[in-house]
Amino acid sequence: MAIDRLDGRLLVLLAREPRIGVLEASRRLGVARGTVQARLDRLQSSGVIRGFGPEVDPAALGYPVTAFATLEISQGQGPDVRAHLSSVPEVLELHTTTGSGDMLCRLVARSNADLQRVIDRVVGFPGIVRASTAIVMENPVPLRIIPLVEQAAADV
Amino acid sequence: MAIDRLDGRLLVLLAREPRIGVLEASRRLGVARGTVQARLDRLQSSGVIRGFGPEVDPAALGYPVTAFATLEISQGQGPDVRAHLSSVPEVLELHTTTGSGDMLCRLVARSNADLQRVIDRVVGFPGIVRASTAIVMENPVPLRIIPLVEQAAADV
DNA sequence: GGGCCACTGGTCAGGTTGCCCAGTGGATAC
DNA sequence: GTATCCACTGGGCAACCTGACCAGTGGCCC
Repeated sequence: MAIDRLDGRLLVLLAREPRIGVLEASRRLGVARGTVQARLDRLQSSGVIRGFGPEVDPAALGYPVTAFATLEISQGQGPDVRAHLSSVPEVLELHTTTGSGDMLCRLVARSNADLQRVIDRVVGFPGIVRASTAIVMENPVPLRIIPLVEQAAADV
Repeated sequence: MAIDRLDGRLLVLLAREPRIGVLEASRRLGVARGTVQARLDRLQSSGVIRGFGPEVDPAALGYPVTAFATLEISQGQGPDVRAHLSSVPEVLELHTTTGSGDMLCRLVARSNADLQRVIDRVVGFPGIVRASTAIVMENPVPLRIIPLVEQAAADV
C-alpha cells in the first residue's frame, strides 16, 4: 500500500511520541480527529502498522550480547532446523537467505561465555552442517523505520 | 535489571494485546491497577521497555525485499562509513561485528532490481572495501521477544 | 448532473487515566 | 520483639479521551 504525506507524518509522529493519543495527534497534524482515526484504521488494516507492542531491550533483561550466526543446512533438513531454532528463546530472528549460508539468525546471550552455550544449543542439531558467528560490538544504527517512512511518503 | 514473574506476564500480555490499557491489564493479571501502573513505570524507566512505537512493515510500505550485507571497511574509515550508511533510508539497521566482515547491515528495497540501486548506494563510498549480500527469502522466525521474556522471568 | 469519497467540526455516553489516600502484610534492621 | 520500609490493595476523584455517530462541504470521476 502506498502512503501519502499525511500518513507519513502520522507514522513519524507516532514513532517519536508513541504515548500521544488520537486527539493529540490530530491537534499536532492540524486535521480533524476523525481523519486521524480513519488513517490509523486504514494503516492497521492494510498491514503497514503491524501493532504497537512494547519494544523490549534484551540488554536490560540481562542479555547484553548480540550475535549473528550464518548456518549451512544439509539438503532437506530446513523444516526441522527451523522448528529447532524457533524453540530456542535466545534466537530472536531467523531468515533463510541466498548466498553461501542458508540461514541467518540473530542470537542474544548473557555474556560471551554464555554465547558459547547458546551456539552449542543452536548448532547441536542434525542437519546443521556449519555455523559461523559474528559477535556484535556496536550498533551504530539501531533498527529504525522513520527515514524509510519519510521516503515512502515523499514518493507519492 | 531482573524481572519477576509478574513483570514477565505483563510484558507477554502487552506484546500479545498491545491495545489493552492499564486497567484491563490489571484485570487480566489479577492485581490492583496501581500495581500494574507501578510495574510499567519501573519497566520503562529501567529501560526494559524502550517504548511503544508502531511496528511498521516495510513490505507494506512498498519495500518487500530484505537483504543483509556484510561490509569490509578499510582501516580508520569506520566513522565516515557509519555516517554514510545512516544517511541511506533503506539501511534499517547497522552493526559492527567481529569476524571476517566488519559491519553487518539490514537493507530493504522495492524489488530485486531496486536492491542493486540500494547496494550501489551503500557501497559507493570510499572506505568500503568489499561487500557481500545475502537476500532474504523467508523469515521463519520474525523478530520476537516473548520467549526470551518468559525465560528471563522464570530465572528469578 | 449525480455519485462517490475524504475530510470537517460537532455531539454524546462511557470508559480510562493519573493521582490521591489509608490500610495490610512481608521482609529487614535495630 | 519492635520499628521501619516497601509493595500491594481497594477505594475515590476529576479530567480526559475514546469510539461512535451525524450533517455539511469540496474534490474527483463517470
